[in-house]
Amino acid sequence: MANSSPDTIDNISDNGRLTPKGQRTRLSILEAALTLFAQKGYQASTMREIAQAADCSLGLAYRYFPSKEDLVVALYDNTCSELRDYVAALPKTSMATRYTSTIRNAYVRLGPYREAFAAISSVTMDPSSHAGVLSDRMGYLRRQGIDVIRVVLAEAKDAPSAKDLETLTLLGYASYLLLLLFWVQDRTEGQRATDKLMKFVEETIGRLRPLLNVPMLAQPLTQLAEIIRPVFWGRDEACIPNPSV
Amino acid sequence: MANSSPDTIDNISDNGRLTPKGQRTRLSILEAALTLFAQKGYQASTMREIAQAADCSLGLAYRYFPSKEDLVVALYDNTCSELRDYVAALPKTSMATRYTSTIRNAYVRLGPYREAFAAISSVTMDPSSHAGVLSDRMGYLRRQGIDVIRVVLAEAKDAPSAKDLETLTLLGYASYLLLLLFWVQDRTEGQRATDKLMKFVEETIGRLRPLLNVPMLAQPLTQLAEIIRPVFWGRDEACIPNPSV
DNA sequence: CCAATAAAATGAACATGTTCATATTTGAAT
DNA sequence: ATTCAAATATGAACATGTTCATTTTATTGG
Repeated sequence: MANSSPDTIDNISDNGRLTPKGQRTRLSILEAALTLFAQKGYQASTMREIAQAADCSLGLAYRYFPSKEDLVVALYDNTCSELRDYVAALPKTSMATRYTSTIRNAYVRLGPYREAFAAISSVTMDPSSHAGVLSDRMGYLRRQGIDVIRVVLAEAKDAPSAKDLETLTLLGYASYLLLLLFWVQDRTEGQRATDKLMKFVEETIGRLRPLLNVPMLAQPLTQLAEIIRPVFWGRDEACIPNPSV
Repeated sequence: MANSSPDTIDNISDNGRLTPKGQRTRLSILEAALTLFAQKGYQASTMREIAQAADCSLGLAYRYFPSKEDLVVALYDNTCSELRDYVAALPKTSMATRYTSTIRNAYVRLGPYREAFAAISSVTMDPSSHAGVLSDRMGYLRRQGIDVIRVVLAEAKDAPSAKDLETLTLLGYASYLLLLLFWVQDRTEGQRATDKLMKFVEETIGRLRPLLNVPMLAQPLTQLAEIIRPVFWGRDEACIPNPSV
């Protein structure tokens, strides 16, 4: 009874106390789930099917993924990590180009799971779900995503001042979420509307960049960022990871 | 067995073949549900509880509301109708004031059911769900919402030209959805962030309105509207109710 | 090698959204 | 009033996410 180790696995930190065998099993369940999600959508895929496809029992699936939603969280998590690597190798061109390239890359990676992702974008948008993008539990994912955007902007050849950087990073992250939402909703052939939108965004950022020095434009941006910031960060979390900047 | 009438009620059109008694029952179920949602949230309220509170059987609840989600769709529907009335009586002030007043009014109406609304905002964002805002089945709700926004803008004392009106209507409706999304996600005390955002929006619209005549601002807006329009309308639906324009 | 302890794995049981065959009530026509 | 069809109402049964007591397998200390 007196057990020092938890009886449920915290899937947030994969590193945890997972035997190699355990990790293998966990992965096979995740892969089975993503395949099924891509094939028949999130709702239509039952946990029993997933377990069967992963060749394990129903209960075991729940050992590694405390809920169905957590499978989605894992997909999110993977994509985030991959994006970080992509961004690290990104040429130091303009903010506009770096930003849109990064998002386009996310589209490509998530492409095969677009339908699955669409099916779960619902979960992602549910604030009462512990898997919602803005939920406390997903703080680490937000932080990761925001960090990616910050690097995208900070390493550009036309990077803004340190002060503007934090403003643009938050707005850039919010826009990133919205662009994902748009992509998911875009039922035009080959998501052509999203393509056009990305071109528009790239052009617009390029045009607006020089105007950042005009206070009449820069100030409202800062203001907007400060308004939406508390919604992205719980009150206990630091707004800026590096207070030194 | 050979039954010419459908065996499920299309809750979309309340008017339908519903006896006065049926309408009363439907209403009592809806009221019980909304009360429970407001009291203990959407998830925590079971259909059995709702039926019990409405003093009817479980099966009957499903006769009038094919799914739990449809209870919230009904809430959304009601709010839309009420908004239309509200807008009809709105003083002919500026676009900025009329627009933000309308949305603030929606917040007030939905306030008691914020959590319930949050719980289905997910569904609302799910393109694979037949209850998604952008799904074909909800076309009538989109049209209704867009019509409301059009009236808000068209009846303002600083109403734009007919051509700009369609652009601004679509952008205004899209923004309306986003502002609802923000409100739902806003966990600050009393949704203070949303309050601030609305002030910001009102001010910004007011500032930008005179610049509508500057092509360099107006043209990108039109461009943006045309990019997102196909995502809001299925290919079979008319983009503009009045093709004469 | 053997116990003992922890990890991995199982499947039955439960809660709740949903469906359906059936029963009851209502209303109108004869 | 009787009858019949349609509307209204019922609750048992089903599907699926989730939990849990239990069993099996792996690992470690002696």
